[in-house]
Amino acid sequence: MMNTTLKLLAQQLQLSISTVSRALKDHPDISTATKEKVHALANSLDYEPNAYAIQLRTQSSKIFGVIVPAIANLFYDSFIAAIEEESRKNGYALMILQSSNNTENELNNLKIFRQTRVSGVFACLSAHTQNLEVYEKMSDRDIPVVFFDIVPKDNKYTKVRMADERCAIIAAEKIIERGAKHVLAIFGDPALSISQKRKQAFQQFMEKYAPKTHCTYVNTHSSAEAETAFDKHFSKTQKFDTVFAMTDEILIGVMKSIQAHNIKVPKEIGVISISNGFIPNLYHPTISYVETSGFELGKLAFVQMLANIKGGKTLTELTVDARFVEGKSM
Amino acid sequence: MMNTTLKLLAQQLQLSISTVSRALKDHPDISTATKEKVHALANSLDYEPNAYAIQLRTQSSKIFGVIVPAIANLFYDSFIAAIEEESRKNGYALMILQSSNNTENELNNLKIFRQTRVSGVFACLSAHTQNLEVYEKMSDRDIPVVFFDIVPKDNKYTKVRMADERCAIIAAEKIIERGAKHVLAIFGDPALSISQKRKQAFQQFMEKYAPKTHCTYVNTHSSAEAETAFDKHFSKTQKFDTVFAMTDEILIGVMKSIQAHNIKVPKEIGVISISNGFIPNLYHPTISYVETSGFELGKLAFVQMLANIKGGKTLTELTVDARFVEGKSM
DNA sequence: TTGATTTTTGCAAACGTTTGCGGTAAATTT
DNA sequence: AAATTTACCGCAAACGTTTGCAAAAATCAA
Repeated sequence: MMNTTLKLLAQQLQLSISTVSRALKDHPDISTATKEKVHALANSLDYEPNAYAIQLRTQSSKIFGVIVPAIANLFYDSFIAAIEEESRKNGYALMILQSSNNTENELNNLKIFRQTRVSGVFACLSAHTQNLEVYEKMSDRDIPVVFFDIVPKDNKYTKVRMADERCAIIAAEKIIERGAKHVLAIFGDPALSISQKRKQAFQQFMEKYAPKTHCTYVNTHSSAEAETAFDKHFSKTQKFDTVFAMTDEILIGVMKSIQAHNIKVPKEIGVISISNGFIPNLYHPTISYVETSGFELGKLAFVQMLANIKGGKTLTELTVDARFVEGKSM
Repeated sequence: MMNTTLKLLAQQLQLSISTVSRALKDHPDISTATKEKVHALANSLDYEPNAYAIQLRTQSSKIFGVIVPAIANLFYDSFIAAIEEESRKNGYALMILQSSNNTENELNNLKIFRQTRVSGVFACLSAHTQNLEVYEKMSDRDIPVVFFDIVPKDNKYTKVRMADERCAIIAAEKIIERGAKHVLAIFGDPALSISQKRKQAFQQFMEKYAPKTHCTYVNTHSSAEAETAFDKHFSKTQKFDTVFAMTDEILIGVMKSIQAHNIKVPKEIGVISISNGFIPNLYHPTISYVETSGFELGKLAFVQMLANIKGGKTLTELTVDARFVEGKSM
């Protein structure tokens, strides 16, 4: 079935294409009478403007690109949910591509975005992406990029991220409040800046405010690794009274080991993690955690994007603060 | 900065636009020499075809639309991951919109898809969507629709879904194998056809092949409800030796209660669920489950979509089979 | 009535591609 | 040497919009 176009409407109404076009968007030049006629026919014929023709003519697409390492991730899910909501409100649609933490995919995705002439892109760097040339290329084409979560170090980019250090510090505070004596703190991939930041902040804080507390630091790359790490350290003579998990992944490993050994939480061991909240609430007792809300991050990223689009460049790094959510595990 | 276009390349090379266009796509009419020249310049100038112009000219967009109730859902995540992978391989991109189980959003999303002139849409109906007119509108515009997971009853649509009855039956088989005497079977929202199907299949199978086994059937609407339901039924004099959870949500509630009462799995109670596998593996011991792979469903949906695009209409309902994944909970 | 405004409409170019068709020059055949 | 084929290449229209500018129609002032 043919699509209704301006031309078709114009023919049926014995009007010019331009008049129809203007009538449809309430241009003051057009008389009320014709406007009504045009709208009526457009409705009855189910006219829908061809987005591609519009973009070709106006050079702007009303689509945002989003690059995430993985869609199947609770944190990014909530981030996406947030920008999706905002986008809809503002008449934009979203094109979501995943990099699978692979730099090559990341490049391909960016290419698609350029070809689609997206109005902007929200990008979370792949874990080991170093070369940011591609992103320069986007800026060259006047496509604003807002980095989120995993962001480049360079200050010339617009970025929003969680207050990583604050997260770790809040966790440390709570651990100190609890009067912990022996802490096992498990962090993620040591190559990632997020691991480094959190670990450094945590360690510094503990050393400064609770020098007597004995802390053991471990880095792991996966849930399974975290499980065995916890196993190993816990079974030694040296028992821990508190464990800190830097991510959901780590928490999952830790909890498996805890369940396996039927260790009582919080009596025998206190547990605290950094999370968006889904995983900690899967357990009984529920795990206390420092909340990092992908949702809020998304909202923040969106206002940055809009600012970028409207008022030229805004080169700032914004962080969304963290807060402690009390569970029953401490 | 100006975008490189065919025109620009043509000018610089003193060639016609058509020649450049053909050279770029290896048309046999063009000599190797010119092809090389064109490619060289195109590369150095970072030429990227304008997708909108192409779509306007060719009337095909190389974008698929996807409607899911929620992105933040493990099942849909894996579904999306699958079609994303296939799409990439086939030169398509994905536009993902969520309905939040709200019919109005669903309509809006469809509208965006029509405006974007997507090549096809993958749609999962909102829980209570009854009116399928909008989808007819898509077909009118020759945009194929492949329904997945939650699909319309009418047979004139193309649909792929899990073998819901089979899932339930496989679970029942395993429960019988275990020699269960008292089973608590918890299902989801009784208004949803998926709950009805699974429950009916389960019940019939149990009554036929293990009439002596005593089964208690419960419907719940949330994780919390499942938790209290399990609590209530378990604390009665009548103890259960096996519990069946129809969804991840239900399993989560059940497991919280199990942990709270420190019930030993599988010694005191056997646990089995239907899931895509993430949640069951969060626990120790890992939970046995009947796998419903969103990933496989995605793959299947994609071949259906391609078939639809290439060879006209294929009005079939395909189901992906389920399989049992052995955990340590039975 | 006539000229000057104001209101309403239409013309035509442009956005960047693709593609059928026609054209020229070189290569091949007779 | 003429006729035919082959290898390359360009012209121009079309896709559906938007928009500056000109033109026509209606209204007004004198």
